[in-house]
Amino acid sequence: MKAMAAADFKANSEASALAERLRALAHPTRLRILTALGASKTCQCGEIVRNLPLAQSTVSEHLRILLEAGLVRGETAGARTCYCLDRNAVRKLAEDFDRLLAAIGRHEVAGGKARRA
Amino acid sequence: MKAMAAADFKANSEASALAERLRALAHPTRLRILTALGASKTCQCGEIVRNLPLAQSTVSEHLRILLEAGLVRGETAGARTCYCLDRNAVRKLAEDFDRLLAAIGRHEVAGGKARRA
DNA sequence: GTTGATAATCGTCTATCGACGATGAACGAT
DNA sequence: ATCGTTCATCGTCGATAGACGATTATCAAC
Repeated sequence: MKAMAAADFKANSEASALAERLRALAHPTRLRILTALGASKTCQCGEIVRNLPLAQSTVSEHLRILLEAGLVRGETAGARTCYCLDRNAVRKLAEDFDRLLAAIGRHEVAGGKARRA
Repeated sequence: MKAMAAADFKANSEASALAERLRALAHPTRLRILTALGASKTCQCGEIVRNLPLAQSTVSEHLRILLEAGLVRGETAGARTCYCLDRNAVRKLAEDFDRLLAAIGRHEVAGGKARRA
């Protein structure tokens, strides 16, 4: 698992990869969409649109961003598209994020593992 | 701990608060700065600047964003400012993030707790 | 084949981001 | 009192984000 924190400081690619996925999450609307997708069978895009004070095109755009971030999968069946959460991707993001925060805060928790890994 | 996911779908303020802090993290440079701050006694701004291919003003701006997000604290002593990680804030962010992801993915892990809380 | 519904895409507009150089403020050293 | 250092702030610039309406494509229903 990498080496030292000093090395992490130099490693740009790793930080970029994580930052990119975080950026997909860092928007209230997208957080709400993810929550909605995780909560129900609400795979329909229109259903999401109906629950948000946003235009259809705007929601579609947010869904595209979540798609490109790999957090959501979409199956287009005819005119309608069914979106669903990629739970593996969400879990992987959670793990990577935890690992980063553990690396950042590892001086407090003492050991080399920290939190949950 | 709130109520149902359907309620979360409606709750904008909560999503906004988390999204705001995530946005502070969602930049490769800021991730690197945080890593550097967590790794060493590198509280000096100039030290960070010297390790990044960016102008001093740019780094200062990133530090300001991290400050406003509450992830970093800065003590100005004379001409130089000593930045250090707010480890409590980092941990709190990690917890909130975990809680969100648990809420999103709770259908897979069965129960109502999930992950680690 | 029309019509209606759904959703992606396009073009546009504004606001914000990210980077920079220049400047200014605060301090230590001489 | 004057430098040199350190850092924040300001103004500028180009690029991107986010929202919207309009348009287009695909399909079901009729």
